[in-house]
Amino acid sequence: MTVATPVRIGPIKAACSNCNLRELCLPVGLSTEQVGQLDELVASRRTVPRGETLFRTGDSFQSLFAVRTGFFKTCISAEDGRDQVTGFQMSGELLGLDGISTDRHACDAVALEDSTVCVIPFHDLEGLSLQISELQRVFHKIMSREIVRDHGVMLLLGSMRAEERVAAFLLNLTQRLHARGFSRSELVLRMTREEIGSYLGLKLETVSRTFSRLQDDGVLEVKQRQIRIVDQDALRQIVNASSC
Amino acid sequence: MTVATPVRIGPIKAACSNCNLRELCLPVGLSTEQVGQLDELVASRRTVPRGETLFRTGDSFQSLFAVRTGFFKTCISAEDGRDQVTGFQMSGELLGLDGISTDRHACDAVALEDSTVCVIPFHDLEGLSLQISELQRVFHKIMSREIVRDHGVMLLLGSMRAEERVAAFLLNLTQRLHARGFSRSELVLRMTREEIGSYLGLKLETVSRTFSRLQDDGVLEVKQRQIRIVDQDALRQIVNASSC
DNA sequence: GAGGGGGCTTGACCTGGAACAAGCATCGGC
DNA sequence: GCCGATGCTTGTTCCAGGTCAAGCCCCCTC
Repeated sequence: MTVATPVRIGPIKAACSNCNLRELCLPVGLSTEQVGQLDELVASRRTVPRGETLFRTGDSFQSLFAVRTGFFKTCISAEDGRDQVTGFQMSGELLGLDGISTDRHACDAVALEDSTVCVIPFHDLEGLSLQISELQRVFHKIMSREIVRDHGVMLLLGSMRAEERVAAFLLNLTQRLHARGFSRSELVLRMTREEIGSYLGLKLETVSRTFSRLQDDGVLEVKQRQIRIVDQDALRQIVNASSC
Repeated sequence: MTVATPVRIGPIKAACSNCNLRELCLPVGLSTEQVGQLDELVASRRTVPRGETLFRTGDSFQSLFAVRTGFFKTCISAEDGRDQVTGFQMSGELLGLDGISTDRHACDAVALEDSTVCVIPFHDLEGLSLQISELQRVFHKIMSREIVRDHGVMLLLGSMRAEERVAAFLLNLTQRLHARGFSRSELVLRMTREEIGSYLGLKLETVSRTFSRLQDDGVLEVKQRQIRIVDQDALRQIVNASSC
C-alpha cells in the first residue's frame, strides 16, 4: 500500500504543448490555449525501469499516468495467485483509470521496457475539466473507449479460438503501432509468450504453437519477439472466420 | 441506425429526488439541492417491453439510461454473427456508457423483462457536471467502476474453470440483488442458460450441467430459473479455489 | 385441456487446448 | 568464452468442455 510518488525530473516547461503524442493523448482536439492550461497540470514525469511497477493494487490513487515512452502491462490477480493481464499500454495511452472508482488502484501496472510517464494529478484534472468543457468531454471519451475496448476483449475471451485470439491480438497491436508511425507489418513484441497468453486466456505453449503454425502457413515470420506480418488479409480472415 | 427516441410518460415532477434507487444510482452522495438539479435533467422515462431493445449497435448516442425497474442484457456481435453478452444490468445501473466514445452505441441493450428506464440526456449531464463538481466526480467513479468490473470479467473468462465461473456469477448476482433489498440466498434468473453461457464464455449445456452438479453437491437448489443458494461458503470456496 | 414451441436437461462422443516434459536459443554476468 | 537463468519451442498425453442428439418440462395459446 505504498503511495506512488512522482519524481520531478528537472524543470520542465511545457509538457503537452510540444509533445508529439498530442493527437493521441489527453490533449486531443483541444485548442493551443487549452493545451497550455493542461501543461501546468501535467507538471512532472516519472521514469519506470523495465520490470518495475508504476503502481500496485491497493496503492492510493492520486494520479493518472500517460505513457510517454515505453510499454506497460496491467494485471490483476485473484486471491489464489491467479493472474490476468488486462491490457498492454503504449505511448499516448492512459494508465490508472481503474483507481478512480475506489481511490485505490485496482491493478498492477508494470513497465515491460524502460519507460517514462507523465503524471496527471487526478484532482487537478477534474478541476480543470470543470473549466474546460472540451477537456471533460475528451476525458469521458477516453474512459468510454476503454470500456468498449474491454468489451472487445470479452468477446475475444468468450468466443474465439486460439488462432483467432492471436490474430486479433496482432492486428490490434500493429494498428495501434501504426497510429504511432510504426510499420503496419513489422513489430517487436515487448511481452513474453506467457504475458500474451495471460491476456488472451491461453497457455504460453499454445501461443508459441499458434505462432509456429501461422509461420508454417506463411502468414507470419516469427523470430523470437520479432514478428513480420506476411499476409495481413489472411490474419483478418482468421479473425472474422465465421466460427462454423 | 435508428435514434433512440425517448417517450415522455405523463408529467413527472421529480425523477431522482423521490426515487428509492437514489443511493445506488447517479445521485449517490449528492445533496438534496443537487439532486433537485438532476431532476430537471432526467425529465423523461421510457418503458421497454421484454425482448425489445433499448438501443442497438450503431444507433446515435444521445442519452444514458438508468434502469428504474426491470432487467437488461448488453451484447456485442462480431461480423460473423458471434454474440457475446457483456453484462446484465439491474435497477440503479447505467446503460449506454459505451456510446460516449464514438457518439454511437457500441452494443445492443435488450430488456430481459418489462422494464422502465430514466433517460439522461448526455449533453445535459456533461453540462450539469461542469457546475456540480460532485456530480462529475460521481460520474467518473461510475465509469471507472465499470472498467474495474470488466477487468473482473476478463479474469473470469481468462483463467477460471466452468464451475468457478458459474459460482462467481451467482455470487455477483446475489450480492447486487442484496444491495437492492432482495434475499442473499434466493434469486430468480431473468436470463436463459444460453445468455448466461455467452456471458461466461460457456455453452448452455455446460451451464446446465454445472447447475445440476452444484445441486447434487448440495450447494444449490435449482428449479428452472429459481435458484436457492444452500451453501454460500461452498460457492465462495469454489471461486477462490487455488487452481492447483 | 390439447398442441406446440422455447427452454432445459442429460447422455455419448469428440477435440482443442492444457499439462507435463525435454531440449534449445538468447542474453547477461563473470 | 563459459555458465546459468530465462524464455521459447516442440512432442506426447489427457481431460474439460464442446458438439450432437434425444427427450422432457413448462408455459402459452387456442
